[in-house]
Amino acid sequence: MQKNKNIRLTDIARLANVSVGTVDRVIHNRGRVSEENIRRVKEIMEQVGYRPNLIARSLAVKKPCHLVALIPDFRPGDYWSAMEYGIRRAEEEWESYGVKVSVLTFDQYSKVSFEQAVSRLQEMTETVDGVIVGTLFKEAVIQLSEHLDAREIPYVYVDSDIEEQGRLAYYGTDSVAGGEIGARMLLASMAFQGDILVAHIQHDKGSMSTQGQKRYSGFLQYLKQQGYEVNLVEVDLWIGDEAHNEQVLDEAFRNHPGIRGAVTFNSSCYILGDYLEKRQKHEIRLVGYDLIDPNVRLLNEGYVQALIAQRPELQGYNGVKALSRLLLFDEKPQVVNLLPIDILLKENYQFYNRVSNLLQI
Amino acid sequence: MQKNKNIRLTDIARLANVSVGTVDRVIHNRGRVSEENIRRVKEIMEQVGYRPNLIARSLAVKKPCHLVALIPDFRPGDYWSAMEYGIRRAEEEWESYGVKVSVLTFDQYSKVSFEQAVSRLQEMTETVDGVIVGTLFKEAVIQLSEHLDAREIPYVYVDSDIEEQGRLAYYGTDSVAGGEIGARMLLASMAFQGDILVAHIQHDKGSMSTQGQKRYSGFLQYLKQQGYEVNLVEVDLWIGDEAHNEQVLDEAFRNHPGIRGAVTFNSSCYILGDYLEKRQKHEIRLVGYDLIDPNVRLLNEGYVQALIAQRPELQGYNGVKALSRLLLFDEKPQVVNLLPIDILLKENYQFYNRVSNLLQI
DNA sequence: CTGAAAGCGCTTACAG
DNA sequence: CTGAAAGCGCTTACAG
Repeated sequence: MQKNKNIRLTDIARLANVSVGTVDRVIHNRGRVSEENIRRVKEIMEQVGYRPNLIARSLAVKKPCHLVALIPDFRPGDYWSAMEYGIRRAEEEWESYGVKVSVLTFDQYSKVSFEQAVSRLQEMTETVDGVIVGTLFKEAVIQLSEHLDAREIPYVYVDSDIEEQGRLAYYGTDSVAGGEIGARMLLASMAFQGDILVAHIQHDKGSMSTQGQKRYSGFLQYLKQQGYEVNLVEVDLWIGDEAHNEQVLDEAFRNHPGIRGAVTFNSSCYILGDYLEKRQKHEIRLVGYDLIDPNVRLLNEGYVQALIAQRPELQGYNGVKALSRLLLFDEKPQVVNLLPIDILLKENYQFYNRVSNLLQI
Repeated sequence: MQKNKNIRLTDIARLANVSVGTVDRVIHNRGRVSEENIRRVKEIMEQVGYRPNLIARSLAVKKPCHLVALIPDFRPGDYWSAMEYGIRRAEEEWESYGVKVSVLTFDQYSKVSFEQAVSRLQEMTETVDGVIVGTLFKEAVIQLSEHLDAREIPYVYVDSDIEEQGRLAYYGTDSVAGGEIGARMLLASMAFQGDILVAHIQHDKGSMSTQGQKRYSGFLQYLKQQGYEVNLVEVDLWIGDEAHNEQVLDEAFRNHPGIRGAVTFNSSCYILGDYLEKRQKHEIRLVGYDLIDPNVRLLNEGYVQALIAQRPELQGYNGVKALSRLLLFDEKPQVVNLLPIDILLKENYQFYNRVSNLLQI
């Protein structure tokens, strides 16, 4: 009812006997104001508890805000598709503020492909005001970061953190803890009996993703901490090369009959799960990562005991939000943001999805 | 760069050869426009894919938006405190839009207290534009709902749903499923051996909360489905009356030496857990609900095996957001919104908190 | 039924 | 260093 319940910029201008322009300059430290006036305006803002109306601000500013997301290509229902979903949700919400997001994708198993995406980013004709980057290839991401630092373009990491870089923020899990929790669930379901098959699933042999490496170290750490003496049988599987995978797995299980558990450190645990199903190896306990369709099917049918899940949609959503708020309102987010590591079992997975994790209206 | 990249209301007014006033009337169905003009304006909006600028809209509207949240009183670290946290976070975000939230609390164990809070709500001098209500007392909530329906004040349910009411939306878990998952975790940790103590913790004897009742039915349903023949030992505990509780529990364990598991269907499983700790009953497996400080301590020390958690902060946050978007932008949310039911173990609880679940910047 | 004008609370040139 | 004025895209009386 009261008209001027909350004080406006105009009000404090009047109180300070200056123009709104001057107040604006003080608020944004644009300089060109006398010491005297700076002091007085600041004092009054303090006194009356002035809080700028961000709505009005953003309407007046109207600077375009073009973000680019550099993430692996995706198909419906997979991990990176959920990330994109979150990005698009945030884009919608910030559309009125002039936020626009371009998604540039690469092959998550190919460093070269990532570097090509970086080139595309650098060659964009539109100006780029902020970048969201999936940190699969550590070295290459660091190079990109340095490039962005030099141009003063803010960027956000998602998926896995790389410390000591100038990222505006990181949204994702503590990957090492993710590995520990995977180990915890696997050991519990194996009742601490038997050996473990560790499958590395990839294209470029030998180059595990940043996240995969950290999870593996967390996994080993937990085994050690529990004092669990175990034989780790490591195998390399290749996405899409079923014949190769079957051969490798057959051999592993033949040579190591003590294997009772299996794990893989990226989303593709369904490759192992499908194999177990095909060979009807019901005695092998399997734990994997991420809530993607083929994994969920295996969880539901009992070939996977537990899935350790992140919230990719929240990562993407918050990445866009953080950059938008920085660019539009000059608001800085907390830098390291560790999201929960969800434990999904047959009984509770159905309540987890991109919508429930990101309840936007 | 392009000035008129996105079309404004002004643009479509020009294209339709009418004034902005007319376009506005068409958009909001305010009437007083000729059929001919309605048709033409709509057609053009369609053609050019007009999307209103919500920022500008809300700046122009400036109608105050006063929400009231009716929730149990809370202390730092407990369940309803997280709910309030989410409410306040949303309030902050929507502050510039003129959204204000008053929180009215009541004693969660007293129906009378809830009814008193409802009276306070009805006697408020400020106009109330929307209500968020914690649905602990089903009958009383239904009465309140009818009152609000009659006054056309929109309302949102949190905590537990009551169907067939005119709620704008519900944010919370599927309480029945919550009970099933509790049963699943308890049976697994008991290795399907022994009897179960069911503790009803309350003040008003005999009046379990809506949520508690639903969880209990889900719990029983799971036992049945698993064909688990079990002795359920039911006891009534009273918050704050330690002497009474100890006596009741001592008696129950004495008379039923086969008890190997225990459960309670609200946040207060720490009452049971503290008892188990005091009596050093390490052989009893305990499963409870909600991530509140005393429960977490017991989880960490091994007296509680698992906590089934909801995301109260998200419920409160989304309640405010839904009402705000309805009142300001006339946007309706999905009605039933089932949030995930999180399984918290000693290994992953530390990544769950009001901040990580509600990553706002 | 319709339009012209003022205003929401900020920012942005521009003139001094 | 400072202020007056126009403008962001919409809504809201008001006059016809």
